[in-house]
Amino acid sequence: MENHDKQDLYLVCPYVTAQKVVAGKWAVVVLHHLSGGTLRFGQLQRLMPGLTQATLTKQLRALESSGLVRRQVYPQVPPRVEYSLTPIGQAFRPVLDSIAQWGEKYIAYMQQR
Amino acid sequence: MENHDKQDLYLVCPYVTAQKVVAGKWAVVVLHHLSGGTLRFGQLQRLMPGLTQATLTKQLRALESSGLVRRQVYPQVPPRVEYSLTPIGQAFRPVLDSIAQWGEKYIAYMQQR
DNA sequence: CCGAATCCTTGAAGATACTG
DNA sequence: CAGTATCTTCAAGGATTCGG
Repeated sequence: MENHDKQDLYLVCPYVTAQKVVAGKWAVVVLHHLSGGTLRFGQLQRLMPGLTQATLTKQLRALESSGLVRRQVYPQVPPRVEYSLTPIGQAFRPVLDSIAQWGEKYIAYMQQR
Repeated sequence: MENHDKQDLYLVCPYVTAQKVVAGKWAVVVLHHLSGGTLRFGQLQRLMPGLTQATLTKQLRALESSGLVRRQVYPQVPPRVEYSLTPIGQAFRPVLDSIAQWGEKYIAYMQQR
């Protein structure tokens, strides 16, 4: 997910770019929760039962390296790590909102069949 | 991608729902192109060099079974197959728009570093 | 022209166990 | 508390070939 030559459309087509960033299965859910404000690792985990620590860590690292999430470590015992959205991560909120709206519509539409 | 029990959040959390529908690597790009109007298979393919026939077919079938895309076959020789957005597929346009806007922002942001 | 049918490779996702 | 470190699995993505 790091190496991009001229052949792929990363950093050319915005849809491809977004696809890559949000590719992770839990990416949008994480971004949604973080759009409500800074959260600790454990808080995020409790908000999303269904993924393991390892999976959540990987997803957060991916979002961090994409530049959407900031990871702040407080050198304490016990450890304390806080996650929050960067400015470009905050800019993703309109996408989250429209996804939520469409998702509701889609759920309703699917249930009435 | 068909079987959903109560344990996953499909048809519960709109973000998870959207994630599943748009999971395919080319899903949003296809939806984007179709949002401009009906297109034949070959036209779609020409718009997206970089994926093979087989891959495009699979992606289109996935979107069709999700209910976002309609597939219309004209029994001719040579064959003619047209793809278009269903109503719920049309409803996805706001998401596409916000994705495009954010994607542009992200690309600009990444290039200036 | 628009696929279907195979086979293959890759890597994301998760389960599990251990640690500063 | 917030991770690492492995191992396994499973299906998406793609290459290739064939067909109506």
